[in-house]
Amino acid sequence: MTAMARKQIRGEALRERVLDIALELFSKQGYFNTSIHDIRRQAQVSIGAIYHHFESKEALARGLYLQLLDRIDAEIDAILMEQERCLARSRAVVSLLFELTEAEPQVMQFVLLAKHSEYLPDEPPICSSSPFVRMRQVLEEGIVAGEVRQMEPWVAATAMFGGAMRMMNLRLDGALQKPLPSYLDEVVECGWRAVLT
Amino acid sequence: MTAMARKQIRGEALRERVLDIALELFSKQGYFNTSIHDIRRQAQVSIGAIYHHFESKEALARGLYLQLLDRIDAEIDAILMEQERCLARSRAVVSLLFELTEAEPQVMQFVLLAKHSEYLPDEPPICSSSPFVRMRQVLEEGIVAGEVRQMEPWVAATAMFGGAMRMMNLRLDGALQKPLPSYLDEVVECGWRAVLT
DNA sequence: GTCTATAATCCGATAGAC
DNA sequence: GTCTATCGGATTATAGAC
Repeated sequence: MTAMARKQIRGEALRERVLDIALELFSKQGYFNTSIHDIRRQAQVSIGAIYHHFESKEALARGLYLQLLDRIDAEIDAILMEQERCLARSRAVVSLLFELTEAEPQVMQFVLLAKHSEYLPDEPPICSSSPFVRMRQVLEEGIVAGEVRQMEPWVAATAMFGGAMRMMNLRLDGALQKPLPSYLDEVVECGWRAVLT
Repeated sequence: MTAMARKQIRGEALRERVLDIALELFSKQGYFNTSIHDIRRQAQVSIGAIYHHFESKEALARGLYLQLLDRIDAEIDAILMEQERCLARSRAVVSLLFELTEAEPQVMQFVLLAKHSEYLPDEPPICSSSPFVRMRQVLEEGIVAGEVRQMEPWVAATAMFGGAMRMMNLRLDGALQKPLPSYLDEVVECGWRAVLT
């Protein structure tokens, strides 16, 4: 019990602590400006412990990236189960992204805005990841259902969600003073007008 | 004349050659994956020559960034002189961005899509740079003129240009098969519907 | 499983000749 | 102005004790 008494962290808890700190530093400083020693110092663990749980710095970043992407994907999945119509789905997705950006800016910074291809060379581009594919499908199904006018699906998807993503970008860069959800109605209305029949 | 006979490059020509190669490598591999030695090798110049023209690797990247930003700004300036109305201006800007992305993908990759804050920590975020400010002003003036409906200017600008910028992103990531200009009409129509009175 | 110490490598920048 | 050679430092990853 002395180990626990000294508040040392071990096993799975240590692994998750390292992931937490890595997310914080990667999103704040970027992958290349963050050394393994930075993570070691902030997480108060040893280099050896980190390399016991992760094969390499790149594998650590990849694990973090895929885990967070999965989480977002699960939340989008839940929305698609709940909502049937294109407008309601789109609104719920934008709302989710806006809320997440406010609640966990680091997650959005790291997952959606970072240039993963520079440090995860073998990962497919994020636009082909499941959350983005689902978002495009929302629009494609809207076209089939006649809720969205006949148009190139890529254009429909970027028209619906592109403005929202730029707003997230501006918020994370400090350009927007007010929290994103306060813009939700206007942003969704713009996106919907853009694709409406 | 022996130096020229050996096709050695000197002076201003060398400086520009270094900038060219730096753009190519930075945009293809990223800033941190590109070493000064990579640039030296590809440009066939010496380390000493590079450090004679540029104070540091960071200063080299900053010079490149500001130069390309200025160039885009000048082109947007020309559009604003030519066109008076909001729709025509917006269309011309999107057209310019699309053409530029096809003609010089590296420029757009490096200027618009890279995370400059990671290696140019003292530069202001790109959303506060002149081209982006002008693009927002186009929409603000459209609101004043009654061409665009009354709305939050940030939302209007992201609604008009956000979809186009996502399309550029998709094209640079290899997701879109057809060149961007073939989507111009649809993209501009979407943006305009989004903000139309 | 976790630790410390260190190996092996690479990078940005400088020195000094020409 | 341009070159070559090299320094000092930081980084990732490993070795081996506990």
